[in-house]
Amino acid sequence: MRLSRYFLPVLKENPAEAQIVSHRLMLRAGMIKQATAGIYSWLPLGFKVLRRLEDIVHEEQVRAGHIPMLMPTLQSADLWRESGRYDDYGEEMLRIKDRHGRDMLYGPTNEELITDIFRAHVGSYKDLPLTLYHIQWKFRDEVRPRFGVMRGREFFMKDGYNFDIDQDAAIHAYDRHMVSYLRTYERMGLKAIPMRADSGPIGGDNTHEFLVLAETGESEVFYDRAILDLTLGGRDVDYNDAAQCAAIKEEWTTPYARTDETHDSDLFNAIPAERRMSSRGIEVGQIFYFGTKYSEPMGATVANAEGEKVPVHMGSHGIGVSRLVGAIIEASHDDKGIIWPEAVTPYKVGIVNLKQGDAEADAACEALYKELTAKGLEPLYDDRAERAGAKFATMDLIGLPWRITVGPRGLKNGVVELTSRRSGESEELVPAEAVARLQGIYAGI
RNA sequence: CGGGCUAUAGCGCAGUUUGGUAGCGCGUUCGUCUGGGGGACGAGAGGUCGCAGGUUCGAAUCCUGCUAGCCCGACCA
Repeated sequence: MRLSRYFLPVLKENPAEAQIVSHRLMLRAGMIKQATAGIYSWLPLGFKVLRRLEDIVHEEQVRAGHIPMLMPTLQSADLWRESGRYDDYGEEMLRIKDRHGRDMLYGPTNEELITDIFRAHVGSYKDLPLTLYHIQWKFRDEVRPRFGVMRGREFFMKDGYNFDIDQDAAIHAYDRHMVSYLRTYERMGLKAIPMRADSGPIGGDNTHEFLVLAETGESEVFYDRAILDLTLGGRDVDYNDAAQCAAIKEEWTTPYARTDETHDSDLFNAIPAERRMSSRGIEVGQIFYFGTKYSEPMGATVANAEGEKVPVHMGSHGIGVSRLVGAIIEASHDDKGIIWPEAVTPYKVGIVNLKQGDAEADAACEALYKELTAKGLEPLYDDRAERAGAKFATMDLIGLPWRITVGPRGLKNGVVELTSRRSGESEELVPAEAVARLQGIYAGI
């Protein structure tokens, strides 16, 4: 993309409405624009990141054997009356009437809808296990939306639902989600810690929240430092192997890690003092096993091997995709702007032409642009007639992890500069080497 | 929902106390110079002063009502 042809309304000054760093940076980098309290338009750059995260979530869900679908945003109140949650959910549910006066709602979650789909079409244990998920906009009418997309009213979320014949099978599904979520966050360049959680209004006993450590997090968290050293790395996971999934869950849930809701100071103080950590965290996902809480009242049953109808065991699992955009920025920025991890960056590399209009600089940039594009290293080429400082400032703000700087000075020696946004370190390379270097960097991502 | 605050050009703000028909910085447009970290000079464009009503010869400014947004708290993927 050529910046002169793009839509990137960056702001030089901090908007008054934004208090926390990710909100400020998303506004300044031209990623979002507030439509009304807690509701945002996603401008091209922000949309690109959002889509990128969505893609990663999809890939990891499919890898775990889960099946994508799409349910609507608007739902009929009838199903929610069946589950009993129409009254329980309270003011956070946005309730609407259609022209016939029928009660509708903008879905804050989809347990009822998915259960309705399940009971209509699945009748036998032979159809299990089944895990369906979708990534869709949700709405919760927060009393006080804030922090930009981190706590908006409208948000984009992956929610998945597993259906299993018994508790053991459902726990396997729970563990599978645990592992797939760990992989998902790791791919995004995030350290997200599973913490024992409170089940809240959704209900159920077995639940973990995934938290990204950040000063601006809404929850206070306590954990054993040992958990920070855990990594899935390139581990080959067989999601059908219940024992392997359980072992990984065990590995990640053995070190103490809890939010203030479930914190137990006796257990915490049993950890060696030097490993006792407390900080703040942003919740970016949660997994639940809730048994037959919905299947029983809503009659979602299957015939077991003996021919008896039994309610299915279910769980639900969510990843806050739009919130993750903010969380990643909270965890990865400096005073100049955002620093995108390679896996989620909107463009893989920025090209800065230091002297737009200079025949050699222009030609070198054009050649690089074509070459990078051909190699799938999607570049953002700043071809505006701006001065160097302005171009650097824009690149730093929007946070592309790599920058190639092209100017007459370097071109005299046939070189361009490849700079890491994170470390600030630069290297002078001939253009072909710079491209090769980037290919290497992005090869495994 | 309790408490506090704000609303003036695309963004950040001054002007409101003491009423006289709106200003600064950034951005933006044009031109010239410049060209390795938000450059300089010159010339422009851009505002129903959140909305409605009232007081007044006259309202951004005073009064009443409303709306929207922000902050703290409670709450929360």
